[in-house]
Amino acid sequence: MTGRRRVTHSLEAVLEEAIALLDEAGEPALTFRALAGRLGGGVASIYWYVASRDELLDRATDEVMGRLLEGTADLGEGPDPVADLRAMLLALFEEMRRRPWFGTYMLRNTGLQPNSMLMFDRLGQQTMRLDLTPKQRFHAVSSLVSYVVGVAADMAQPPPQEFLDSGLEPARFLELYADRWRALDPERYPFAHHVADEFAVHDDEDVFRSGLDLLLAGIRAQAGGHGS
Amino acid sequence: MTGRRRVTHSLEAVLEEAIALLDEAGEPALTFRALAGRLGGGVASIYWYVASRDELLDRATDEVMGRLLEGTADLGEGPDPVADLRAMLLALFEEMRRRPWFGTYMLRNTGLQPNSMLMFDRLGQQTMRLDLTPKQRFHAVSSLVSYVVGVAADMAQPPPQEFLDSGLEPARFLELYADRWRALDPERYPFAHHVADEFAVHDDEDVFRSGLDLLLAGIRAQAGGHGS
DNA sequence: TCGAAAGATAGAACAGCGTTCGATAGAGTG
DNA sequence: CACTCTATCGAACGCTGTTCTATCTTTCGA
Repeated sequence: MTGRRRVTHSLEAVLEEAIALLDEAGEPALTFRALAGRLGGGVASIYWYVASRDELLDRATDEVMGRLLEGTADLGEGPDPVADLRAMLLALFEEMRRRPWFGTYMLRNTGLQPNSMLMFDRLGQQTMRLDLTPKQRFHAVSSLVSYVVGVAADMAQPPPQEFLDSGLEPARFLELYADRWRALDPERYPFAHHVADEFAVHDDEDVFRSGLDLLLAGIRAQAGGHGS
Repeated sequence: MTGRRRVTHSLEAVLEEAIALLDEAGEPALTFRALAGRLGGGVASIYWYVASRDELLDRATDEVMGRLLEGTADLGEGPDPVADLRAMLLALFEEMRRRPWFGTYMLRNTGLQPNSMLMFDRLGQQTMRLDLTPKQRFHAVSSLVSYVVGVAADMAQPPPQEFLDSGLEPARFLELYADRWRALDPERYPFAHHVADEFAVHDDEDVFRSGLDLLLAGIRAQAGGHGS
């Protein structure tokens, strides 16, 4: 009848709380002490389930990737493999937007991430429905993944401190950033001036989709342009 | 005539030594204490030149980017803007291969990196020679940069510990990695099996070039396919 | 030539981090 | 009851970025 002096954990609970921590305050916020505090236990207990912080991050990202795979399990049976590829990668983008920390650690193929490997494979399976050589397929998927990761890294950048301080809404802050481009020397930075207006109103998803469609168009052309 | 009790530094010397440290042992090796040791002085002295570790990394990357810009200053005047774009991005890739730490911190547009902005602009200037809308140009450059960054993030991954321990040469280790793909369940990972042979002999630069050419082909098509 | 101010260096300490060690509580089993 | 195995946790270690404060060195005007 004496109240529990000790807390009991589980790998699931640890990952759950780790993901929550990452979602709330980003990757640097995931510390063993913060996590232990949330779990109501001691720091060293976490090491029973996980060998290091790196492994914790690996397992957390793979957990998220697993959920994403479940949520998009229906994709991959459409008539147009390129359209399926597009849908999968857009889902990946959406998740990265929801969880900026996810993108950065996604590609760490440490062997401890079976679900990341599975996502890679599912993308590849779509290219197997296209008239390409194995080499072309490998290059295509690698390029798509690299592109996604690059966008992810971009979006994972925390907003600068001045933004957090200003309390401005994102759109307004973007405008302010564009002004900074317009203030640059036009001789040295002609392109910055040329696209400042565009930059001021751009939408991340638009930009992502446009690059993605460039890649997919190239892949489709390689495959002989079958399909729409 | 009394020997100097104090060491004198300079921002140049600090960055020089920081870059050397990064080159030799990667990003985690850049600590204030290691840097101070190399400079033969105290830790706190570095803070006279740099406000934080982040700023140090920013300045180091920007320094490298500056040298890269100098080294490729001749690019941008060729007859084919797409070919110039390609050459610039290949130079960027080469630098990332030489300095894995460079890629990861390249895109941090913190405002403290004028040379990164200049590189961005020089890429954009090439698109201004193409028949595109400003929006298309902005998207094109953004996509290209994202792609480069994604590849960079991939290559910045340190080789796993087992590789360092094994003492195997890279090619042999790649083969060993491919074997691991081949050991996966063929039902679940058909693509991994399909491209395992390709993966075993792949060259990073090949893969990079192939994705890059997909993007550039798409951009050229948007511009109406002028040029070769 | 002096002295004050400015520029630059550095020792020591602080808080926080990942990680390890050793002790120990609790559950299951004979 | 005692023994064993799993799981938990307090305390410490070494490392990190960062700050505080003292002090040396140079500059420059009076």
